[in-house]
Amino acid sequence: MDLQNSASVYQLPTPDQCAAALMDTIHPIMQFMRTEMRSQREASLSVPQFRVLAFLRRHPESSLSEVAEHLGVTRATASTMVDRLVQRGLVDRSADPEERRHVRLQLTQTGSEDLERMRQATRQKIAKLLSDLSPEELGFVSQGLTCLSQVFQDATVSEP
Amino acid sequence: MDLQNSASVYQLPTPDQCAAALMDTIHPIMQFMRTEMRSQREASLSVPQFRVLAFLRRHPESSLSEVAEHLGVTRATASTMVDRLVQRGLVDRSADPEERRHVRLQLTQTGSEDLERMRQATRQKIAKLLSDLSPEELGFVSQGLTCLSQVFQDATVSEP
DNA sequence: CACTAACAGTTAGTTATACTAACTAATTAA
DNA sequence: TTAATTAGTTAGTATAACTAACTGTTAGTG
Repeated sequence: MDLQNSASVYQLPTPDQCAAALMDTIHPIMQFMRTEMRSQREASLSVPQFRVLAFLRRHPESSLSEVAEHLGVTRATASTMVDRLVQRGLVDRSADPEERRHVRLQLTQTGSEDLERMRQATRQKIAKLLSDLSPEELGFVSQGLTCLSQVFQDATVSEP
Repeated sequence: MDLQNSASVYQLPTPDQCAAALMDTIHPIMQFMRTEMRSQREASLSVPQFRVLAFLRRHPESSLSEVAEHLGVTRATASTMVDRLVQRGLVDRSADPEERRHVRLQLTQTGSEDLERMRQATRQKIAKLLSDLSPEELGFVSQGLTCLSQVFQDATVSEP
């Protein structure tokens, strides 16, 4: 088959082997991202904080519950996290006049800028590491990630 | 090229694109693993706890500093974490008679069993998700992970 | 219409992770 | 032998996460 030609001799992996590889590989990647985000001079963010801001960038005017659901945490946790971001001036929290139970969350100017700086800095650091790979290897990474992305999309939410 | 044949029409990605994909994809995966490990009936473990046990499985008789370095945390953090695992009866901590500054850490019987149960349960849950993929897709995942593993191996440790 | 359900958000209290700083004890180097 | 380095612990702080208990707000039902 083409697959074996294009990547030298290569034994097709079982789902179990892939799972094991994933469990081993994911930690150093997380570690790297965490360290990068924490080490930014100004605007150091934790990974969860980054995720809140990134979600609000893609979904402006979100409610707290929407943030909580996306992060996979309780509303209590999201509330506290958002509170810190509001205090740091990165997020604006206001009452929704339509549904007064809801709060409307959106990035402030600062929040938007800090997020973008962080996103680019982290992406570039990772990209620099990845530039050691050959074009073919980059292709594998890209396609592998696409598959994983599909598989894990809504995997966690499913169980009640 | 073979690459384009074997995966239909596919534009080669830049390192930057791969980095962006990685940043997006890694969170749902982590989420899933965290939820799985936390939801085990008996022997619920956090991800960091799991990593400590997994390291001690591969490196018995390790010192605290070795654990700390592998996890990428300070000795203070490692000390506290190990302390909890000792209290839970999963890890045995004893003085090293050779070097009396060191402590010798190793899994207890319970720790070893709990770890193995957790490893297999989590791996199977992930494998089940991955079994939706075609053999070719599994190949991409596997090879992509291999590349990422190489790249991120010692990426974090480097900076002083 | 009133009363109850359900929903959204917050607060309090607890546990775990992680940090720095300050400390003790042990080993190595000057 | 004193000084410096190394290993580990402890104290104090911040963040993240949970459950449980609470206040409002909206929707449903008799």
